[in-house]
Amino acid sequence: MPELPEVETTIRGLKSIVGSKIINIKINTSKLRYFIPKSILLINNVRITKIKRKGKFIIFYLQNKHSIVFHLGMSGRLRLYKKIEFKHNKHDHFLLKTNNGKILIFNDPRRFGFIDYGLHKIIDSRKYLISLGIDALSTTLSGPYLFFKISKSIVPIKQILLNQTIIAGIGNIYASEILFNAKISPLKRGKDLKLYQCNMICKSTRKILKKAINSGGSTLRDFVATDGTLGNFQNNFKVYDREGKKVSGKVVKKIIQYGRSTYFCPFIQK
DNA sequence: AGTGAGGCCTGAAAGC
DNA sequence: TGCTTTCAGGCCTCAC
Repeated sequence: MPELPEVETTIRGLKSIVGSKIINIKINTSKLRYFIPKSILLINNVRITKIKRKGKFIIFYLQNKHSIVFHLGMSGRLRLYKKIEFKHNKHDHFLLKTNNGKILIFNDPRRFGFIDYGLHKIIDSRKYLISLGIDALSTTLSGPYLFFKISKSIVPIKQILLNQTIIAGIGNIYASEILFNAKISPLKRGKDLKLYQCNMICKSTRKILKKAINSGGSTLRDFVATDGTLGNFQNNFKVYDREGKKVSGKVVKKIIQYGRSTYFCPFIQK
């Protein structure tokens, strides 16, 4: 589910707890993708100073010099309830109460997501964060950067876009949509791309992701914002999940690359 | 070092 | 209808 636009939508929905204090934490399932550090239960009356996104990671910065990290995996979501409206659901693995009457829930049926906790400097040095490439929405993402990074790679560009150590935030859906927008074949190897094509990819990345954020993300199976509202961007997909349908009068094709589905239009994308 | 397959999980949808 | 199979938006580990 959650790629950059869905994570960004989630973050924006968490504004109301920035500045509030965490007064209680409960773990229902300690083993997600990894075990949740037990020390997180020691948090008591600690203020959340800011909430940020890095690639697909959500980071809570706390006043006690610690951070909480959420990764939503494939099926994870963060929901924010008013205390009086909260009722427990299946797969609610983690619960966080704030002093302004909110309850934050981490719900994840497949448990591919994870939650981490530790001192800022420990978290900042986690491999999953330090290995991240330039954020897909960063103004420093540029054609020359991408060109330099992939100029020797035999990996097809679709797979390169999924590599979080090169560009952080793109997932399987938006990779297809971005390449369609850039009119570049997902099969094209990194080393065969010209600089101008890398420029196009970066431009399309910004365009598609921003548009998706403005639509509240995409809801395929189960993405919802923190307040439960659905995303809309799936209605704007040009190729994703549209095998056999037409885009600009040409048929969309589905192929499997590295075990993941890729959608594209061979007539438009070269 | 770079590449590509396999595996972690559950649930919805498709197939029989 | 109900059981079985397939597939899913992520990413790490391991063999080559």
